[in-house]
Amino acid sequence: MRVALSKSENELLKSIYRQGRDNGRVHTGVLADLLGVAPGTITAVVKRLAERNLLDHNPYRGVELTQAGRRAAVAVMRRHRIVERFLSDMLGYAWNEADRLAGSFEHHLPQEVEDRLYVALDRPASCPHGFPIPPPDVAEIPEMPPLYSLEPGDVATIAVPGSTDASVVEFLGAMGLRPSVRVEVKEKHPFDGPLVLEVDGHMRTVSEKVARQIFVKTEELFEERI
Amino acid sequence: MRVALSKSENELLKSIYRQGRDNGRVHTGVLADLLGVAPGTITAVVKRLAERNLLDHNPYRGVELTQAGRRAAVAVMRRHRIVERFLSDMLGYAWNEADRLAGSFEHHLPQEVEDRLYVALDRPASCPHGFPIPPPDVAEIPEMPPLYSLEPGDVATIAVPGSTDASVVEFLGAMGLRPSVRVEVKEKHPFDGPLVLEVDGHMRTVSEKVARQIFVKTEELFEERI
DNA sequence: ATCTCCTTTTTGATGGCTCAAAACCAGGGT
DNA sequence: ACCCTGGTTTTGAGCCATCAAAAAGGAGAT
Ligand SMILES: [Mn+2]
Ligand SMILES: [Mn+2]
Ligand SMILES: [Mn+2]
Ligand SMILES: [Mn+2]
Repeated sequence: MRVALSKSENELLKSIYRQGRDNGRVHTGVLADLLGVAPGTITAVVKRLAERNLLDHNPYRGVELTQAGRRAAVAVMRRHRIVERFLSDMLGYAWNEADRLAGSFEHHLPQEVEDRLYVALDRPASCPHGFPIPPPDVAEIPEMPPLYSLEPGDVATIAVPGSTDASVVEFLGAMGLRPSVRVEVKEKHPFDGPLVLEVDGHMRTVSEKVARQIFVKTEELFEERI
Repeated sequence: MRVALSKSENELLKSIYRQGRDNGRVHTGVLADLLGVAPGTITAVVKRLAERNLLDHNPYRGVELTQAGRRAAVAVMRRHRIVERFLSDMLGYAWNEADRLAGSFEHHLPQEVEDRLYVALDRPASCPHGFPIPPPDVAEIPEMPPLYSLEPGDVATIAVPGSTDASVVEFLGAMGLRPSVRVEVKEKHPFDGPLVLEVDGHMRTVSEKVARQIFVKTEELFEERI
């Protein structure tokens, strides 16, 4: 990995990593949709990344990150989350704005500065959304299951989606579903019904749709990081 | 000025601004040397900037910034100095490292973040080197004469060069010539001889060569900013 | 008025980023 | 087995950044 990866290469790695966690193989089409660019653009970037052995490209049937590719992708996510933390902790941005603003300039931050920033921020364990900041040089980030996958009795810590519009933010705020908040599942209604949660001493009901877009750190995972 | 200027365009504007303060017209050759690129590269960038009416290009005889060009150049310098302040105040970098590290990622910082950073840094009046941070949208920065232009009896505030190697930093430190330090010129030896200064209660002698690379904010300029 | 030399611009390449449209192919349907 | 079709890759194009080398121009010297 001689010369630094470009912005598009970084963003593509990130998307493939996220998309490929369960699937394994990821199709270029979904990446084009995800990143909002033309299909041919993805193919071009994929070729460069394959050249660098960060992924395997099976023409017409998808791509898959190599070990080195996963490491690079996780490094991008780490950097993104550190920059978000900077934006929220030092500049006072709300968590829904941090993601948007980190987006572009994170890719031009020298590694050296990233490292100092991490220390200056007091080695934060998670980004403003509640997602973990991985250690440097690892190839995996612990899986965060959706809130909806929990069962009654389960206790977990909330992580909310990165870029969200104001109305969603307001709704989540009203429910007390802020990053890093502890929740306990009280009831789960059948047939994709809503979830009843205890949040901060209050009983809250959230639809299946919402509960699929919120992610959680379960007790076991929580213990692991102590 | 629809779309944002690129890194090379920004750096070129900055160089032309500095070079053209007295000269007026700046030759592409000196810009090529200054930025360490091939002459043809400058011509290419110059053409784009001329297209945007940020400068006038007189083929074969030089370029000159327009009013809009000077405003853009000063904006670049403002941003650079704010980022330097961030690196020194928030991340603890020494002033000779701040310039180097600001260099690349400053050009990708969203305006919005620059503004917040400025506020978070408590609206600093100068960069870590002692150069003033201009207000937004002005087309000029007050001229900082070299220390060597002062006469015995003059009092001024020091600004030190941005990127300097460790030995120079060490020497200046030993002389007490740190950014924002007050000095009084005691003697000026004839025939380009050295300068004798009072710095922090100590008498210091600096060569003409050094005194030409250090810049000062004189009393009048100092009063202006109060 | 010419010539010569040094500087500047132009040209031709390469590589990144991106798009629209054309060519291509894998897998499902017939 | 064959064909369709929709997704994928290629192609052709434009913009930015940059270089080396060729062409062009300015300005002083003859
Ligand atoms: Mn990004
Ligand atoms: Mn985040
Ligand atoms: Mn710069
Ligand atoms: Mn500075």
